Amino acid sequence: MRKWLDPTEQAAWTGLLQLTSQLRTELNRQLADEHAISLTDYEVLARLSASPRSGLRIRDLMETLDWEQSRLSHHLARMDKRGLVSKQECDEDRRGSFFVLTTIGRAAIEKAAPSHVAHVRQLLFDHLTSEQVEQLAAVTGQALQRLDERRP
Amino acid sequence: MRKWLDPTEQAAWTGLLQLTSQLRTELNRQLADEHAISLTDYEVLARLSASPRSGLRIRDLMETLDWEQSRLSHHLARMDKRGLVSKQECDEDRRGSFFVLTTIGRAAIEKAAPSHVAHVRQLLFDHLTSEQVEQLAAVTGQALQRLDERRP
DNA sequence: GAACAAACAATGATACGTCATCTACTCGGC
DNA sequence: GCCGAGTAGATGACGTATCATTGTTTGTTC
Repeated sequence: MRKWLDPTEQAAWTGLLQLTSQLRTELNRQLADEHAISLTDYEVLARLSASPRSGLRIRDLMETLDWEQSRLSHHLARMDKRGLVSKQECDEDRRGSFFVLTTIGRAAIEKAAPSHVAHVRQLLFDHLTSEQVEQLAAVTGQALQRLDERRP
Repeated sequence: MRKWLDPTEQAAWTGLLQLTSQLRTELNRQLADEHAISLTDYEVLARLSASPRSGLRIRDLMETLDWEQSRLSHHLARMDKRGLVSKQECDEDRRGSFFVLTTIGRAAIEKAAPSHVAHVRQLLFDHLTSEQVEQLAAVTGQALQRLDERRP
């Protein structure tokens, strides 16, 4: 068992962390400046808008976003306060809560999406070959699958 | 110009974000449970311990960590309060502050490092071929370089 | 050497994330 | 029907991240 990471592993590790961090920071700023929402707001709004009734239960959002329940609960409360989403009673299960896009929330995601995607391209994909994109998808997918297998 | 990401790009994008997020979460928990420090604490302590005098200026830490100045200032203040680092006057520049590892801080990083590295291996590198590690290093390195070139 | 712009860092306000805990509801067995 | 175990979500406390602003000190220009 080697003690520390070899240079390539080290480069991969810090590269992974730094790249993601820089991309998140940059995209956050862009969304905040141009659309007054955060990257996490965007992610929530995107899932809601892609869902059949423009709304989802916290439980379902938790899975697709892979967030902690508490984080989601707090975040949705803040988004509700800002008028982006609206909390509804959940018919099938009275414990549940069902969050739907408001008109404002829908307008926000529809306005933000094109420029957001453009930024993602401009910051990342425009600099990579399609082979590299495939490698990235394969490596991250495989690693995530292994991580999932560890879960009880 | 395509409007949204194609499936491979989408997989690469969400893979990148989710993988990093899950790794950070898991490593955070392990460090908190086993060594009562966070991943960000670890990163700071690691830079300090690798530096010549076991200490660095905020300015220098900012560059190697790629953090905002304010974040670093707040974080170092909290670490100081916990006794992990100690703030010193900076001789060369009276505006500056120079943070050094305390005995406690040094003990913490030395105790944490081996198990932390083991966890990084166990969570990520053990599941990848050396070719995949090289791809990851190459892709992230290239993307980061392009991002740097955009900066004023 | 005085004036002023730029660099270094600290601070307060606010938003965010996590943990532990709490309440309300559902479901399965009896 | 009732009870206990488990599930859904909310909440308070605390640590963390970002922004805007401020206080110093440095360096440059005249």
